[in-house]
Amino acid sequence: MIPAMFAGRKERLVINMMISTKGRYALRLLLDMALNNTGDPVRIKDIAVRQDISDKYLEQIVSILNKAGFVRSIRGPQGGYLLTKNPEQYTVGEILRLTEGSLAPVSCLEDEVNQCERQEDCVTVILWKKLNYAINDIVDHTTLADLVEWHQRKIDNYII
Amino acid sequence: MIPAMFAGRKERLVINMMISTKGRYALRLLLDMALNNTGDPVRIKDIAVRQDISDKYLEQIVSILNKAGFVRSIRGPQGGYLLTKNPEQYTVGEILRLTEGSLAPVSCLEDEVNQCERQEDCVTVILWKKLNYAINDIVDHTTLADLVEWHQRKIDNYII
DNA sequence: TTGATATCATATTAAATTAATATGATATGT
DNA sequence: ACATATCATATTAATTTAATATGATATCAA
Repeated sequence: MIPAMFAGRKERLVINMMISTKGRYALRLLLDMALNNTGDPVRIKDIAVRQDISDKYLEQIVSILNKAGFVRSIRGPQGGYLLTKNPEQYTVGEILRLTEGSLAPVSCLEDEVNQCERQEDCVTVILWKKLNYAINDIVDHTTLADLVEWHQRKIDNYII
Repeated sequence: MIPAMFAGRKERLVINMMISTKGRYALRLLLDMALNNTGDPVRIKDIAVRQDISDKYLEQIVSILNKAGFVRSIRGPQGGYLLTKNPEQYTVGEILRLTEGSLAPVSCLEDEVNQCERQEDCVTVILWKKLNYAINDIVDHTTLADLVEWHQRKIDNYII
């Protein structure tokens, strides 16, 4: 009997615009660093406890941020990580794009490699472009400083 | 030796807001039916050829649309599917939500079951709500008739 | 100089999802 | 009766996700 010929995938696997833990944890990690910024390096272990996230998983994520220059690392005891910029200089868009890979709702919007052959006929792409524009408009105009401010406002509301 | 204790996942798997083939094919299927509407039932086999999609996979997708009442089926020879509404009565939002399951960028926005315990501290949820609103605003104000119109305009541009 | 501490690096894993293919049953018009 | 189409469900390979596991490397402090 001829063995089953499965999974000859025509469509590339979707890159996933939905925000996964990687992107969400990256945001919370940087927000935590901004909120707990005393000038001294912040340890991953402390962030992990405060945010209730696996420290080993956070290490992987902070490694991405480090390589991209979003944070600076100091090794050894009393070491940890420091923000390299002011909170208002980090956009949510660049953080999410770095950790998520892409935010496009369909892969054909990402680059030329992913463009399909039906581009001429395709009208749904107009819809995807609209979604893409709206999503980017929000994430590129929201900064880490906004998250800090929202947090502060929330705390104030509890006190009042 | 104690067997490895892996994958005790705390975070629910992401429902995926990125548009997968299921949602994209559903849109193209309904658009194809709208464009090729002569009053006679449209066969899946013909749509599959025109859209270059596996007919068996399309059957699965049209089955969802059928159960939801978005199309009506006629069995046997000369059978096929018919739209049950006018194109302007189908929003892209309801089509995508039906086939994709959800369009929320994070699962905690979907329903009460998915809400996490850190809701009080969580400020990133403000960001997710903004994204959610923007996405819904677009998909709920785009109808199948819009896709038909965009298609027609594209065809006209080629002729002129 | 010797630890303790923290970052750095990579391998492994279970569960879930995706995008189909496979197989066949059922209804219906000619 | 028979071809044609929908209907229903099982199976599959590839990939992704969300971690855990293991250990190396750098550095401060005693």
